[in-house]
Amino acid sequence: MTTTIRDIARQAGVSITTVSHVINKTRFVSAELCTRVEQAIEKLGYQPSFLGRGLRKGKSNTIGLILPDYGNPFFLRVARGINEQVQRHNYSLITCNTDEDPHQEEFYIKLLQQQRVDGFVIASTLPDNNKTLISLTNSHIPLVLIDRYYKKLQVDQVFSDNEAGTYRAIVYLVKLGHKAIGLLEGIPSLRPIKDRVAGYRRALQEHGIKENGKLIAQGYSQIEEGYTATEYLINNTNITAIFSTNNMMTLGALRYFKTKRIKCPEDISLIGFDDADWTTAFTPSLSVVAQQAYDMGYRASKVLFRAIDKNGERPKPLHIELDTTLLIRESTATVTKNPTAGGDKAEY
Amino acid sequence: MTTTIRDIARQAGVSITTVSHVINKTRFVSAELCTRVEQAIEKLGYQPSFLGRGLRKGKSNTIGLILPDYGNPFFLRVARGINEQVQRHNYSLITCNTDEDPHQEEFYIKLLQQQRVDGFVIASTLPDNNKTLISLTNSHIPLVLIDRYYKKLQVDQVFSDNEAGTYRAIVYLVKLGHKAIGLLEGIPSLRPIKDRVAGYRRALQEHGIKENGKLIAQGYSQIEEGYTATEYLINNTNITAIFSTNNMMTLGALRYFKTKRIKCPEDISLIGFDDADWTTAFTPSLSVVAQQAYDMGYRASKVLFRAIDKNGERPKPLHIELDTTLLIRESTATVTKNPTAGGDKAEY
DNA sequence: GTAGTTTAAGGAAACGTTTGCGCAAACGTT
DNA sequence: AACGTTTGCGCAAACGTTTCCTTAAACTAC
Repeated sequence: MTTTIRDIARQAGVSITTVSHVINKTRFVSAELCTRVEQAIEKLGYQPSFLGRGLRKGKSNTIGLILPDYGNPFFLRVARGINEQVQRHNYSLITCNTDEDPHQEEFYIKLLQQQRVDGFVIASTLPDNNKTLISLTNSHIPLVLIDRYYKKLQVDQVFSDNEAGTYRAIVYLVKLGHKAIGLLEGIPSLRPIKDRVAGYRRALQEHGIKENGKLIAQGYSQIEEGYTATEYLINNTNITAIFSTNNMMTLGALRYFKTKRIKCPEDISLIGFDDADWTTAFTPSLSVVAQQAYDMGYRASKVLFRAIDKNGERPKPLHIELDTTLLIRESTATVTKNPTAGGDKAEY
Repeated sequence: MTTTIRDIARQAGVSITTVSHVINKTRFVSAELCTRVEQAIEKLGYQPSFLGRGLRKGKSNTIGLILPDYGNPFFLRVARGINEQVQRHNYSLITCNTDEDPHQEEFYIKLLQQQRVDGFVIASTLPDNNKTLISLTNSHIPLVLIDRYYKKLQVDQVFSDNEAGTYRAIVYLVKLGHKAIGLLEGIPSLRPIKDRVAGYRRALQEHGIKENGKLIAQGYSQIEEGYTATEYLINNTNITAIFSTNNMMTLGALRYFKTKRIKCPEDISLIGFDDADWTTAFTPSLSVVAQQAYDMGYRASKVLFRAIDKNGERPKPLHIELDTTLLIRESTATVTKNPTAGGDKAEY
């Protein structure tokens, strides 16, 4: 069917050993045989099989990437960062999307194990006591966790400083005069969301603002959820600003603003998490806490290949925390008027 | 190292043949041996190697997806559609991003061939006389081309009716009273762009509007290019509407509008190609020609697996053309005033 | 000229599966 | 009781590589 190394050997009149060595430059072969082999390869259009090679060498030249939501541009940028390294190493990247479903994730982990990927990069939605995750951690195969930090796990990890990023953003809002700041909370079980909420809390606390649980509206990190959460906040509290912990929910908030003709930033200020292509095209352009998405992927894959290359050794796991930057654009302004929204009046 | 089928056989006290048959349910095995094998698998945490299996069966359980730009949400939706089928078949998907670079694409095709993928889905940026593409076409390995139609190639293809979709949009603008309609043209060598331009031309022609080449501004299908192309159109022509042939360029136009405080649709109407998450959150919400992105992927992968399953046979290639729908939202309005933009006044 | 050493290249095993073939035991038929 | 058929399972080859080991030839040194 497809041409194999044996065909090349026959065509070039050499042994398959020699062909292999020519291809991989793994030992000296005389100039003449070299050219004979190369010509044969060219003539027959031979492509070495990664299956055969992989079986023999015990590696597949493939790494597995598991993402929770590749509708989210953040993860796309991460993927780009990873891809840079992957391509440089002549590896292939298998990307899987779990839609934040733990079962999907376990399914994919198993699938990729069967594919004998040489390494994993995972933005996991699994809890830190998950059996599959732990056993993967303990297996010999290199693994880098990204975006979602697991304190307890002894694995390489790359993630953003979500707490500090959020803290800065909230402080900024406070300095603008906002006292009732709503929070769009994404999937609450996720570490980054927890940290962002923590940053929000700390900022309020340190600036003498009593926290009010009613100002925190949950949603499942999707557009629709952002919409309804915003609706809830605006109808039931007297907030003057909203901080969104998640890309997609930010879009939901904007959609709500638009539908109800709420002016941003005049009526409500808004800061989102994660930058995206459209944030500067919006009116108002969006103030956001930007993550180093590409870098997260890039550094994760660097670390991964380091682990792959030093096969066997197990240096101390790296925990890399990336800074975020607060990008002030047009969606944030000083408080101009007293809030007029109805509903529950909280005391501040 | 990792546990193999042999370990299971030993543990269960059976032959590896039996283990294999139990795993694949490929011939009858007595209940007792079945459970013994299953228990052994459970106990040792065995995962069959796709490398071994692939080598033996001559297939990798993997399909390759090559996309030109996965910063573009359109292709992401396509990928989701493909993924549905891939997962259902217990396959893995290797996704590659070429950034519209033909060399990258050839590189990836070769890489995936080495990976012995069982099928390709490609949104190609290669010309139809490209050697690699043609040889891939002629090889035995199933291939479905998407998004970009190649008349000459005898391969399964799934794509949108770009001409008709654009035609409808332009006619709609004309009916609103627009006569000077600018076009943001993406990469002009691409089939879909050509077809969209053709639809634009036909619409104008059929409605008695002389075409003016100056109203067509090219760009490389990225945001910045959309920005400068829009800038050009507005400074040098007296257009009252813009049709953008591309997602990313649409964002560029919006960014320009925003920067220069151009009101949409009052000053300029705008219709984009492809829908996206943010189109309805914008003010104004965006009128677009929407493609069936998910379906494109879904149907492409259906066709692909059909070809994979009927190994060998070569039925007549399918050319599936998907309808587009014109979504009228807020960014389009009737012409209210005479254009005031300066520069070159074209005659119509 | 002989023995030791280097050099260039080939033989064959191994990686982890699947599967055609074969075999012994159990069964059915007369 | 003899014979053919079915049933349940194992042996071993094969898939396409890489790599250890071997070998034959060509040197080198005396």
